[in-house]
Amino acid sequence: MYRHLERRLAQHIRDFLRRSYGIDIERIVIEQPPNVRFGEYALPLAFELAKKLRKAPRKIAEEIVAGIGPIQDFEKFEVAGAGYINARLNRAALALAVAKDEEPQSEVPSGKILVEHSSINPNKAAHIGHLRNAILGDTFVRLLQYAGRKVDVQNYIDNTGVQVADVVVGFQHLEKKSLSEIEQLTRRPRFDYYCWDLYARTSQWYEQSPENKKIRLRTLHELEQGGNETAAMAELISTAVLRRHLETMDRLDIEYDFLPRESEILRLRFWDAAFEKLRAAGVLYFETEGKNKGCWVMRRAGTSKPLTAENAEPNESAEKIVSEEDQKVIVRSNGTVGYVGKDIAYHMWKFGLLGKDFGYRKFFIYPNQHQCWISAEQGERDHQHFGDVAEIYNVIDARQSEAQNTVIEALRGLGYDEQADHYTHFSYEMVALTPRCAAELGYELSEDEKARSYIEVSGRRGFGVKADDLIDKLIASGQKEVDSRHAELDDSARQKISKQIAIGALRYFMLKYTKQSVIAFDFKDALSFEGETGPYAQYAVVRATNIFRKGGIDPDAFAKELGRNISSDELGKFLAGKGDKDKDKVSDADELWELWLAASKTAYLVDQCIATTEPAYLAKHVFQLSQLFNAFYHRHPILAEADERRKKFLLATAAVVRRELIRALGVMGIEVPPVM
RNA sequence: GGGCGCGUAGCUCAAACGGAUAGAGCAUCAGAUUUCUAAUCUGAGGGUUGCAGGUUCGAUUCCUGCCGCGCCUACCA
Repeated sequence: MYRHLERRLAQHIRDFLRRSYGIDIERIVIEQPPNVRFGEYALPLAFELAKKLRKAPRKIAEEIVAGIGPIQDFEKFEVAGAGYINARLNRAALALAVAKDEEPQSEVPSGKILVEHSSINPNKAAHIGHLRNAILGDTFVRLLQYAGRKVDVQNYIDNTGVQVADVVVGFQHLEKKSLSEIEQLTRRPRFDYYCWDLYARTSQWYEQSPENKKIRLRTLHELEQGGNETAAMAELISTAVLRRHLETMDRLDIEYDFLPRESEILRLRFWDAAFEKLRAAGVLYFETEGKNKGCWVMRRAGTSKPLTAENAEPNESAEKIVSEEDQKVIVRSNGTVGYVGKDIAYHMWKFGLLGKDFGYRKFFIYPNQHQCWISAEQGERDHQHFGDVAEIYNVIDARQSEAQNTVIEALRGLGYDEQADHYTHFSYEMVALTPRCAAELGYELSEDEKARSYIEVSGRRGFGVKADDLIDKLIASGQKEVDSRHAELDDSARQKISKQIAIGALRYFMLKYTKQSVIAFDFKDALSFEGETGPYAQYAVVRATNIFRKGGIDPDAFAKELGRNISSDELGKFLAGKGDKDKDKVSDADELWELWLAASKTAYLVDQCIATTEPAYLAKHVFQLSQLFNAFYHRHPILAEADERRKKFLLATAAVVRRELIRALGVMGIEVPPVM
């Protein structure tokens, strides 16, 4: 509702300005006052107009307030400070709409969105960095779906790179395993853990002698060639590890629709199709001199444009102007294509611009019967089709932003500006370990590393916290709490609750930091169930649920019927501020109003998260709402309330907050246990 | 060297578009429960927002310079 009223206000102001001043302002800035005493919306409009109209801001604000006229569901407008215009809502009207759960639909663009996230190399266990990626990505998918968008979820699998070759080398040369022995090992419960250690050991082994490094190169060639035992091993290992990753993510309720693999991008020759177009468009050109001699190169993204309509010298060509270090090699002098090239082709496919498609094969069925597909050279006849989308979001950490920008530049170079504009690199910072955490895990640190505030994880060193280990720890620690509080419940019920709490804690933890902040991981913070955590919010809901359970009332139905139980006038009285006296003090009614107002903001927050690709706003909102509720809960013993009318009002307050908390937590992928 | 980002309380982080008194959690200290279970609540202390300028009615936010830190900058993927 809050969002809807804000739009109504903006539209009205726009019309008013045009009518009264002949001024057109496309974007009316509307802020939220720091305190409900100032009203629900604040407009710094007069400051902006002061220059144009050559009048004092305060004077303009007074004029606007005097002339603006009534707006439905708004009570009044006031001038505050040096020229703010504060808008006050009709509290009862908003409360009634919130209680009835009326949220006017906004227009939803019809195009399909592709969100790609996770993309874990299938050569070792997933770690906490991958958890951040998957949780951000999955939450963003839920945000889009909540807003009514159609979304395909993809997880890109790089199954042909050196990392996979490294594990194959480990099995062949360090472990001396045969194909069938490896096949046995893949059936073990945590095969990805086995690979984690082996990958780290193999990386060390390379350092021991140049001979070993030669083996690595030879293996990589065999892998690229295909049709041999090495390639078969790689296929076996990467597929087994991939299955493990899907299981790990499924523990967090994260699912995928399609798994495109690099092996198919290679074998179906996506690059060949892309190459022709890139060359024809002049995006790609052949370098004949210098260190990149013999390569097909592109101008590096972010470097100043050498040739544009304005500055182009007619007789000069692009390659003369781009300096060596501004070149990005796309095709090596030996004719093989690098990773960025494959990515360009892949993204042309995403937008339906390549003229080629994957084969599709069924791969994994989730316990809820959701089908996950995988790419194949020769797919099944009946299959779902992916790609051809209107917008894409790639959840990839900030370290890859240059590569991402290069892909976008390539699309622009091909003339696909529309698509380039709808290509979003959903960039986030990495998860690193605090030195204390690294020491706890038994890693040897240099003096240099000990002094830092965080240390980057490294799969190559086997340095990091594995995703499943963290989830296990969280569940165990949740279980301890649940066992001590709910001895009356049976084992399976307690286990289920422990799991919900663990996932709530983990997902909230990964979402509460803003994207650009490096998470310095520490078990103490991650395992906390108190303060600004997921369980704190879950607990607020459980408390609300308990009230209704004890009272024998269905909370959602109760909220919807509020209008029949309490008149609008009465509701207004319960929510009315004290007016002019006690201006400095927040009244009891104001505090209740704050709760209702916060509860009305779910759709508003979802929009904001999508527009800024920042799920942390929703996490903050959930925490704030929980905090307000817990204070409310403590202050008002609802079931003991003697005044029947007031009791109904307080019950409705709890019901509405509970409903919105469950909703917002759901968007974050967090379930709420029945008891805690 | 170049590109991107960061620097806010003891620690970990907030502060959308420049706005009203820079806020939370943790930790520390002091309190609260015969009640809808305290995974909770109330309160206290803790800040020259890295430094110096500039733009503005107004700067944690924008611009410039400096200091410190991280990431990227491969014919690896």
